[in-house]
Amino acid sequence: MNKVESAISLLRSKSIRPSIARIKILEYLSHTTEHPTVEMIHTSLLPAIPTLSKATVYKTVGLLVEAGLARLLYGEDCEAHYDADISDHGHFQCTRCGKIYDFAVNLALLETEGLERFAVTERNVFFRGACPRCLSE
Amino acid sequence: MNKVESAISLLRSKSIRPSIARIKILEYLSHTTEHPTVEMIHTSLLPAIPTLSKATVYKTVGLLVEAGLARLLYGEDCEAHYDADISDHGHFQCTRCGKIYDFAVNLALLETEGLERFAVTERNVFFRGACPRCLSE
DNA sequence: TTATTAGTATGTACTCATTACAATAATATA
DNA sequence: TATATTATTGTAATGAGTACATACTAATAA
Ligand SMILES: [Mn+2]
Ligand SMILES: [Mn+2]
Ligand SMILES: [Zn+2]
Ligand SMILES: [Zn+2]
Repeated sequence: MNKVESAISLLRSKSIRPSIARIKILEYLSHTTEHPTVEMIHTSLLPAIPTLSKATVYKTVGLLVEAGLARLLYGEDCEAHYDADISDHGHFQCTRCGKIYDFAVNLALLETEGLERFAVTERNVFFRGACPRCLSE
Repeated sequence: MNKVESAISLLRSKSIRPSIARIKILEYLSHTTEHPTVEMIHTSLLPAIPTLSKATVYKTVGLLVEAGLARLLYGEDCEAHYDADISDHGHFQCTRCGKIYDFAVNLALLETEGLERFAVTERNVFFRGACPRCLSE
């Protein structure tokens, strides 16, 4: 199964009609580690889909998050970043360059207390600091 | 040492001149579990300080965060929430009512991989889901 | 005390991400 | 085909946050 088919079947599995915009946006999210913003997604796809509007990007990423095909992160700048990697992993944002990095984290080992009567649907681990690249400058 | 003295000495310890606005804002943050936004802080303190402007609240909470006297959380709505409890603890935001709750978490047990060359200065654990109150409706 | 200065607070205008909405285009169904 | 439904677009509005110039306050010096 190639990239496009994979995106299409993912969308179909969530009963989302696989339009060009949706396929391309999901594909783009699936093949980047950048955790892009709406602005970045729009800019990146505009050459391929010249008619793509930001409104569509906003709507589509909202749809993907709601369907569980992507996750939403808020960075330092209070801008929404999107990530098609929905597996358990932590995020590190560099306070100097703003880049968001993935890291492995064992959430199963995390002991919490006080959430007995809560229905937890989403677990985020978000670290901040300086990345190696910025540290070496 | 009473509330006011405590806020004053906290500010002094960070070389921040304890003006009325700063004392009241820090005090308010220290005695609420609400994780208020700038809007909420401003509304709550306006009766006591009728001349308090939002610009001052923005500036002051920024100052407090920079000094390490408060922490900044981004909720679902991409609005900044402030918390004077700077001890290690996790946050849970209810996706229905928007309320942010504290919970105990043992961050020391959290195993991470891939951050060896990063300088981590801030660790956040952020969960989402439904709170007991919303679940019982 | 008054004058000078630095630090603090205020109001306003602005930026910009996000949302709302109505109009248009595309797609599915009959 | 015609008709209904869904998707996309452009634009206007919203609202959090920032920038900045002005006004105010408090500390220090003369
Ligand atoms: Mn990620
Ligand atoms: Mn808290
Ligand atoms: Zn960096
Ligand atoms: Zn709730």
